[in-house]
Amino acid sequence: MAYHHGDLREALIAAGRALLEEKGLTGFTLRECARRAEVSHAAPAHHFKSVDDLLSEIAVQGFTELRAAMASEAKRAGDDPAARLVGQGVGYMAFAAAHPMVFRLMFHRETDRFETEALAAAAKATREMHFAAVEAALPRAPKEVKVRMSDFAWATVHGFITLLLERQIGEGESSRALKARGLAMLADMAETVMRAGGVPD
Amino acid sequence: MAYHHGDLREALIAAGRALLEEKGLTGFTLRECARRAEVSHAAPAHHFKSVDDLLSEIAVQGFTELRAAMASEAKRAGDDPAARLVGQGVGYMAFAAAHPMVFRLMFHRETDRFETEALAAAAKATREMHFAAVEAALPRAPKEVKVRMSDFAWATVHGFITLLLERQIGEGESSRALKARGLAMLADMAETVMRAGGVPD
DNA sequence: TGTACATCAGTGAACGCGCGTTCACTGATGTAC
DNA sequence: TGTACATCAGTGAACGCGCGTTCACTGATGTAC
Repeated sequence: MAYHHGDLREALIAAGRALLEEKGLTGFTLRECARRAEVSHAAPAHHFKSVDDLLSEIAVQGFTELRAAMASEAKRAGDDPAARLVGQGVGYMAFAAAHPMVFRLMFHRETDRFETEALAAAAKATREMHFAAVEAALPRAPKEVKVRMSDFAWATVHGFITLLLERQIGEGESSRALKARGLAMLADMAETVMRAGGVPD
Repeated sequence: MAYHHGDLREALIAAGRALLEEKGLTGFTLRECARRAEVSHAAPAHHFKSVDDLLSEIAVQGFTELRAAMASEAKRAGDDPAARLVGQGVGYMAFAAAHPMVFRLMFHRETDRFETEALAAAAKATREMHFAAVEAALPRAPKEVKVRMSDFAWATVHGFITLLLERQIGEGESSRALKARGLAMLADMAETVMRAGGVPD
């Protein structure tokens, strides 16, 4: 092993994500990240100002991956706006299921411990991506309806995957069955959204 | 002040809740709870086996209050099943908004740190209360549809209030406007649920 | 009502631990000429 | 291609801190008679 690590910064982020998934935020320490990256506990100081700085970076990276997952599934869904909305939801849930603790970290913002400009921007970009998909589905609806439907769609998806990951929903069901139910729920959601655009109100 | 506290157990729970709301789970310590209850740091040992034991008790108490809030608003809503479903949602959101960190704690279960039988039972009782309200709204629907609609309704409510508390939704809106939007969303949700009972499928 | 005694719920000192952060250091790397 | 030197990214020791938990203790409370 070289004296200089090569890319310790990325290695620490990877180690931090693994630690977070195993122990949660309460068990997250800089020293354990260093241990996992096989480096002295003082080394991280050259790359991150503090523990919170590392956590913030992990969350930013998480948002980037979340957007990629949403975009990828929306693309697979083709051109139909309703199908694309469902696709975004599928990508969202897939990311959350694959990285539940990072996902949770990303939406833990009340204590401003690790809030940074970059993190706020990453969250905002994700919100805007979702809103754009709703706008595409409701081109003629007034802004207020778009906002309402956008939040409704997001709440549905976010609530479902959150409750699933916290084991409040789907007790004793196979993951196959749960996926099917997730899709059914996304379809209900999309139907409600589309209806908001069809009715003159 | 008496040498014996009177009801230190309840005082520690109250202090713990306040601490949790201020500092979050990461900042939660038994010694700080003791300090806030104006008692030596060794005193809590006579009432709780460990920090996690206290946290578990706080979560159990939270579920009890959550059910009370849901029942109270459902009662106010009268006899119409759809209105009662909306009422439950109102109570749910009101509790979450009043005690955001306790609410979050209640749904943080992945690390089994403070999972106990009492806590599992408290969560289950809440789920059953919600499911009963959906059953009342869809008396003739097959079980599968009831489950699907129950989870859909819960996900909607849970997701909306969670995103609101994490400041992902409602940026710059007044709390009055947000309450109105929460109600509108509950109405959309109830409409979708009722439709599932009306259509033969 | 009084007394003896058991039990209970506190205290305060002490323990060992892992943490974040700082520091002087040193070996590796990159650059100017 | 060599050499001198600046910069960079690590090391390991040390610091002070607050934590959970344990312990012998003691004052308050409750009970038997």
